[in-house]
Amino acid sequence: MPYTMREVARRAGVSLATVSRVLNNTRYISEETRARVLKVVREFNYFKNLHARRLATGRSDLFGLVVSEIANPYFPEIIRGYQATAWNRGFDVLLCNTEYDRERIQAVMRKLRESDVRGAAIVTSTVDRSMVSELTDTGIPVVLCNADPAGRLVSNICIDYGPGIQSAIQHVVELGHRSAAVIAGPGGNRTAVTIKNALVTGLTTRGLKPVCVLESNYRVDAGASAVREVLSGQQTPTVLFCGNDLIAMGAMSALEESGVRVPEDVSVIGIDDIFFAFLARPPLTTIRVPREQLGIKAFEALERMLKLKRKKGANYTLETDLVIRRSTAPVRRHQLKISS
Amino acid sequence: MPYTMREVARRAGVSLATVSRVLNNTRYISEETRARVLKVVREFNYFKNLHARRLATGRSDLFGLVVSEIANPYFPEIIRGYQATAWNRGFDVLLCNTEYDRERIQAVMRKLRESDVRGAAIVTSTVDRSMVSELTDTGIPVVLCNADPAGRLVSNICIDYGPGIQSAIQHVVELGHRSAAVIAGPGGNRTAVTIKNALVTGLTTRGLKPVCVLESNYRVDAGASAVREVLSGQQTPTVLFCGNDLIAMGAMSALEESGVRVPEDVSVIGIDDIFFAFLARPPLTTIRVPREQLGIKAFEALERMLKLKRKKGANYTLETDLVIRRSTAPVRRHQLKISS
DNA sequence: CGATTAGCTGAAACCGGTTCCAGAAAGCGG
DNA sequence: CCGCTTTCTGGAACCGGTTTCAGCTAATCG
Repeated sequence: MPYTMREVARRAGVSLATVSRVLNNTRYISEETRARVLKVVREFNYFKNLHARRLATGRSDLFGLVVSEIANPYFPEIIRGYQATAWNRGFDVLLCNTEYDRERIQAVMRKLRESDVRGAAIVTSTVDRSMVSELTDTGIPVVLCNADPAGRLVSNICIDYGPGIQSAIQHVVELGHRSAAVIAGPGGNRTAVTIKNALVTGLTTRGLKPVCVLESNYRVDAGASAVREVLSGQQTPTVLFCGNDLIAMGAMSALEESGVRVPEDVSVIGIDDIFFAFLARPPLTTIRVPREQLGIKAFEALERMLKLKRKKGANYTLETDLVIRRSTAPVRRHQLKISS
Repeated sequence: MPYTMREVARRAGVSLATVSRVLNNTRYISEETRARVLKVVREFNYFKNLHARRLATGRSDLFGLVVSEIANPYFPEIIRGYQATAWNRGFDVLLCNTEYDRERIQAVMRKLRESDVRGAAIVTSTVDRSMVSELTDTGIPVVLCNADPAGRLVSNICIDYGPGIQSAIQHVVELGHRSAAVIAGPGGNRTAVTIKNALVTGLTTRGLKPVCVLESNYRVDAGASAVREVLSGQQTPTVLFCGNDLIAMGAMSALEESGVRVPEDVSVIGIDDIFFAFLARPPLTTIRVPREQLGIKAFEALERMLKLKRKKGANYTLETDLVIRRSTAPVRRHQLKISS
């Protein structure tokens, strides 16, 4: 039972409206009244009720952020970038996770609408265009990732994997590799498919047509089991491109357990450059995605749409680059023999 | 400009109150009316405004969760446990991060009050008892970690590091280690101090009095620099106890870079069992803290306090245990010689 | 058959703020 | 000294729901 504005007003001997004006720094308040009100506010340790405020103003100072799973190390930097930018501008963030579940996505969209968010950034590919119409239909601007094209009320932040992938391929070519394999992310995932295609065509045009292309989910254990499949194939590749760092780390574990050394026998390259990539053994060579930047840009994209009369969305691009660590090395001289 | 309840009512030819009752499943609504209202609701794709609802009911269906930093891998599982439990009960969670900043903590406390949360779990040691009085003074129940004793409106979840530490010491004794060092967390942190003391006294009573006890922040790089200090000491230990897994992983990197092999030359033990512990090279032996459980328990503790008339808090305990992986091994035979 | 009760619905007060509008007091130019 | 503007304050409507209270109809009971 906190104090209400009414009580503050009564105690300070002024009207409700005056208190509101003092607290919001609206013009036309005498220094004396202001002081008297503020004194009572401090005395009561009074704060405005956010819900009442939101209802009264009709604006919610809330922005939504949708990720698939908090425990996934891809997201923390995005969240931080987004949240920090929002706080700086005086806004709050409503964080939602889909848990990769369809029903849950529905629930999240509803939650965002109910909460009357001003806009929402959806940085997981588990949500596609069709699912956000519930938001845009109500006039809530949305920003997605890797989901061209932009349109009314929907902006798009495109991560351009091209530069990173080109550098990576260049890198392994220079190391003398002639035989590659790809363990991509799940086939149902927009971003994963984009990456896979970029990887395969990139490798092919450089004469490194992959000896095998696998799909996997984004979990570590999946990376491991995919590796076993790769190793059981006809040709064992000398370099392994993985759809993300988690797969790569799982792959490295599995390789090591099979007696294959990284990078002496097989080089491994990941994507994302998650926090733990540099702590992996060996430290992982990976294609860096500027995720904190992504969070910041996502928020700014929403702000921009809100300012525009026509609410027209835009396309933004984020460049990737290659971070060379120690999971890649010159190709080994002799054919790998697996001990089993 | 979403539809309001008023418009739904008008369209369905019923009163405002009736719509509310249909949507809340209150008694005394004829099937026919209910159907008519629901039809309009679907047609309009209508949802209640959460802020209005919260204001009207005076209850906020919101619970706060305060962590220090989202990017810290200690927290994800806690968040997930807490959030999942809250969702299951029909509640929302407001996630706040302190960023280790004093002013920011103030701001967070204020935010929690303004948002009228029903309760708040504070799972970072950067916030101490005195800072939560702002919440408890307003009648908001709070649960803390490792901050005895409980009291009115404040419960406490105590992580009992004892069992885990005992097992860990037992483990290294069995491996033949006779010389240990400790790299603890920051001296200003309740939990870090608790752990350090438990570690030092535990080791001492087993005749393994640490040759050196360092403090460090919880970051990876700090673990690395602490290691250099350990190595430069008179006696180099054969086993290294670290205040958390991040320190341990930083330490392992630094050790390897100095040409010291883990676990052949030095064994390393962490605390927490974060997600990446098993992916470290070598996989990290660590004292597991049941963090998802912690999140769940924290929420339940709040629920319990809210039910009680006297709002009396309680103490809860969470046990730890040892997870043996490959960063610990029998003590080496010969004195380690550092190549530098 | 009249009175009571159960089932259903609407009017209106209320939650805690914001903001429009009007009015009072003070300052100023003519 | 009058009228106009500027500065300051209060009253009241409003945001979008929930909930109390009362009223009306049809069913049940004595």
